[in-house]
Amino acid sequence: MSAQQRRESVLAAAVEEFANGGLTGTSTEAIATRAGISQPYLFRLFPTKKALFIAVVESSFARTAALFEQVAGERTGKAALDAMKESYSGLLADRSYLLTQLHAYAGCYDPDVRVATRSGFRRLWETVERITGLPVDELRFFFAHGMLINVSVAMDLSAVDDRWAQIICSPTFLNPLLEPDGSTEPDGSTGPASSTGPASSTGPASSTGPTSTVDELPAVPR
Amino acid sequence: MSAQQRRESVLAAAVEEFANGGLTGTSTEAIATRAGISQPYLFRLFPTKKALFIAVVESSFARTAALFEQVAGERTGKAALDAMKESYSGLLADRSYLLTQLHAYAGCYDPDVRVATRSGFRRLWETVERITGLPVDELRFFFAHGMLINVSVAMDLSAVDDRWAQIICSPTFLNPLLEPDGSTEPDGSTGPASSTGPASSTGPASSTGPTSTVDELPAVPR
DNA sequence: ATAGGTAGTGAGTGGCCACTACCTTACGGT
DNA sequence: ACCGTAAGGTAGTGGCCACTCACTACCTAT
Repeated sequence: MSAQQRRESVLAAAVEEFANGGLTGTSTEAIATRAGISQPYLFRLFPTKKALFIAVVESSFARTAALFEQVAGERTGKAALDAMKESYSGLLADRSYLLTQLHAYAGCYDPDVRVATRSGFRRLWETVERITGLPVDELRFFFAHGMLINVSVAMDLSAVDDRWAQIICSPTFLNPLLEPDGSTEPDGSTGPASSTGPASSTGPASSTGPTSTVDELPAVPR
Repeated sequence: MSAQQRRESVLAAAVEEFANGGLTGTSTEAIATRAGISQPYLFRLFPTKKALFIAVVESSFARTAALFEQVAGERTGKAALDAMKESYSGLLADRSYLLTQLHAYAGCYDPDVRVATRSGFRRLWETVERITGLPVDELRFFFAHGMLINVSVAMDLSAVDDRWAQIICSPTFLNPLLEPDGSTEPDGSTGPASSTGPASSTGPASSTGPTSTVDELPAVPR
C-alpha cells in the first residue's frame, strides 16, 4: 500500500476517532489501531497529532464544499440553496462528520486549528455565496441552521423520546426556509410524526441523480 | 473562606480555563492555580474533573436562562425575544462564556456531559418558549443564530480584517429578526460600516435598569 | 548480486496529569 | 487546657501518551 493511500485511510480513521474526544481527548494509538497500522508509523505519515487533526478539519470542510457544488449542479439562487439544505440534511446520518465540525470550532483556542477552521469556514461560505448569489441575510440563515443541526446531533436530541425528536426531525427543521412564513404545511408536530429514520428525502435534487447519499462523495484531495 | 465560597471561586476559575482546552485539554492544576488553591484541594471541592466541568456547563446554561428571564421583564412575544437577543449580543464580550457553550456541545461524546448539556439546553429552550410564547419556528431561528454567534466568536472572525468583522458585528447579524423579510435595510456590507465595538446597545431593555452588561449578572446557584 | 529506497514494527522514554495519603493550622465550644 | 472539625498544603503515584530510535522485510533497478 502506498504512503498516499495509507495517509487517506489514516485520515478516515482519524475522522471517526476524533469525532469522539476531539483533538485532546483522542489518542494517536486509537487512530492507528483503527487504521490498522502501528502507532509509530502514524508519525511517519503525519508529523504531529495536531497536523493530523487539522488535515481532518480541512478535509471535512472541503468535502462539504464539494458536496454543495455537486448537488447545486447548474442551479443558482434559492433553488441551489434548497439543494444544499437537502444535502446537508443527508449528513444527519453521518454523525462523525458533524461532530468533527463541532470539534473544529471548539478547538479554535489553538491558533493553528483556528486558522484552519477559519479558512475552511470562509471557503465554504464563499462557495455558497458564489453559487447561490443570495444576500448575506439568507446565507446567514442557512449557516445558522446548519450550526443548530450540528449541536442537535451532538446532543443526540433525536434519541430522546421527546418532542425534541419531532422538532429536529420534522421537515420544517431540515428545510425551514422552504416556507418562510404563513401557511406552514400541516407538519406532524402534533401527531406522532413518523419518528423513524432521519426524514426521508422527499425533495427534488434530481439533477445529478441520487446524490443525496453521503458515501459516494468525491474523495477529498490531499 | 468557607468551602462554598471556595467552590464558587473555583467554578469561576474553571470557566476561564475550560474555555481554552475544554474538558480534556485543561489540567486541574491550571484551574487550581487560577483559583489560588493547591491542586489537590480542588478534589476536596469537586469529586472529579468531569464533575467540575459539568458544574461549569450547568452554571453556564443557568446563567443564560437567568439573564433571559431578567431582561425580558414583563414582556412577552417578540418584544421579549428582542430583549433576549439584545442581551445575548452583550455576551459577545464574554468570550469564555461562549466558548464554554461550544465545549459543552463538543463534549457530548461523554454520556454524562451529554445529559447535562441536553438538560441545560432543554431548560433554556423551555424558558424562552414559556416567556415568549412564540411558535417553534421563531424559537429555532433564535437559537440557530445564537449558535452561529458562538462559532463566530470561537473562530474570532471579528479579529480578521475582513468583511467578516462587518458581517458579524453588523446590527443585522446581532438582531436579524428585526427585519425578517422585504425592504432589507441597505446594510452597510458594501460601505465601511462602523466596525468599531460590538454594536452599541441602542435597544430598549430598560425594564430593570441597565442590565445589558454581563458582569452584574445574578450569581448562579450551586 | 548489490545497492538503495520505501513500508512497517517493537521497544522504549520523558513528561504530564488525575487523583490519593497524610500532615498542619486555626478556631469554637466546653 | 482539650478536643473536634473544617480549611488547606506537601509529597507522592500510577498510568497514559506523544513522540523517538533502531531495526526488519520487501521491492526495484542497475
